[in-house]
Amino acid sequence: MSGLRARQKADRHRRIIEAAAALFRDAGYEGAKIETIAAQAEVSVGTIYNYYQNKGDILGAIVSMEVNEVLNAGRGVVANPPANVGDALDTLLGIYIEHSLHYLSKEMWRQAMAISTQLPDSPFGQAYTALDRALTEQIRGLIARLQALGLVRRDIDGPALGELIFNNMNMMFIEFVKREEARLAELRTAIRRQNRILVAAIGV
Amino acid sequence: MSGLRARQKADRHRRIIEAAAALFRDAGYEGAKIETIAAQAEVSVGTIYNYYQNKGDILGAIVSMEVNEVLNAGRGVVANPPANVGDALDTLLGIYIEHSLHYLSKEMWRQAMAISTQLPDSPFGQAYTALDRALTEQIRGLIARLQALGLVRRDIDGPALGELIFNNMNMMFIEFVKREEARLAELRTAIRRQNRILVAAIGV
DNA sequence: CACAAAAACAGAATTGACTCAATTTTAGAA
DNA sequence: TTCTAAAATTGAGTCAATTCTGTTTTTGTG
Repeated sequence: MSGLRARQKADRHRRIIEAAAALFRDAGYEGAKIETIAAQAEVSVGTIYNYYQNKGDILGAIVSMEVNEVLNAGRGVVANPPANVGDALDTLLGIYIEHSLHYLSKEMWRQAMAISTQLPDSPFGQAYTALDRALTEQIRGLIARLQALGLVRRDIDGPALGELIFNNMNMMFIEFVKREEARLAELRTAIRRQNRILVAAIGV
Repeated sequence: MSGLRARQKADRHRRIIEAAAALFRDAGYEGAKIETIAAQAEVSVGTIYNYYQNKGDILGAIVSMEVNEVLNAGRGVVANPPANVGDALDTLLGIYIEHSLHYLSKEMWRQAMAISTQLPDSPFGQAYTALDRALTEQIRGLIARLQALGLVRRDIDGPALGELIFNNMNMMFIEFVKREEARLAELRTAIRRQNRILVAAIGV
């Protein structure tokens, strides 16, 4: 039950993702027709639907790769945070934000977010929720680390704080991708300004 | 340039919205076909598109009504807030949350949110952003009021705080409508828990 | 190697949102 | 009242995602 069939399957998966990623970039998500993706990937339309439940799930696979890279990059910061609450937060969230447009355009993000709320139970919808949770957990991990290091008060509700910080960042990021002219630097500045309130409240 | 034509126009608007609202409720947003809405409203498909740019804008009109009611209800709290920071916030956000499922189902909210990120420049996309901003401003108004009453420290960055509180609530609400089994009471409790951190930090 | 069942594929058919050219209705002037 | 331009309506047609059904390929077995 492996061998040729499995190899072909993996290969087709790869070809579909590569074709879709290229087309989403060039023509935008809406502009990329399934028929075109199929042609580019040298499979039929039906086959694409055999591999992915719908167009959104193809985008979802691409988004997942990107977010996983971001999570990876974040691990380093949590393991070895700057010795200052404000900087520690800024560094971690900075990594998230700066990595966010590497492979995905704002339009792709908008579509991905839209689909994840529209179809929360589709494979991608669930995967996206899991990614959000993983990011939240990473921020919580940082808070816990800072508490252990004696940089954040022990009596602070760490999990609630982590979620609060993530939610705020995420919402700001949503606003950011909605405005094509918004710049990454502005986004970081705005988030830093909001977090300043928290930093003042939670430091020892 | 008024009289009959204007009357018919208003009447058709009303009929379309009523038909759509009923169908969205019964069959869900996706399940409600434009053709069916048209038949129910006794207009043709083309006429619907003469009144609304797309299906999302019809939903948008309904969402706007709901959010405007919420904003109205909130005004009373801002004018006369409970004399305690935690209660004041809880009362205002409580009003938002408790009113939220009056006319709209979770599915309708999901669709509305999805459309507003997917098409931020469509009439509804812009309207939705404006509503979010109005809610943020109302929360900021409450903060300012509490500062004026001496219940919140004057050196707190009020606007940033207001946005932080709104963003967190909004993100929690998004998660809430994504999970069909989530209850309003849980949502309120979770938000209260997060806001407790802020309340402790900003009180005089 | 031959064969039957299972898995995967192909692409034509379906479906539903949205468009557009033709037709009808209204407003206002003569 | 009659006529004409502007405004609005209509519904058949277009387009692209998704589904469906028949065909082909792969696998494991005798």
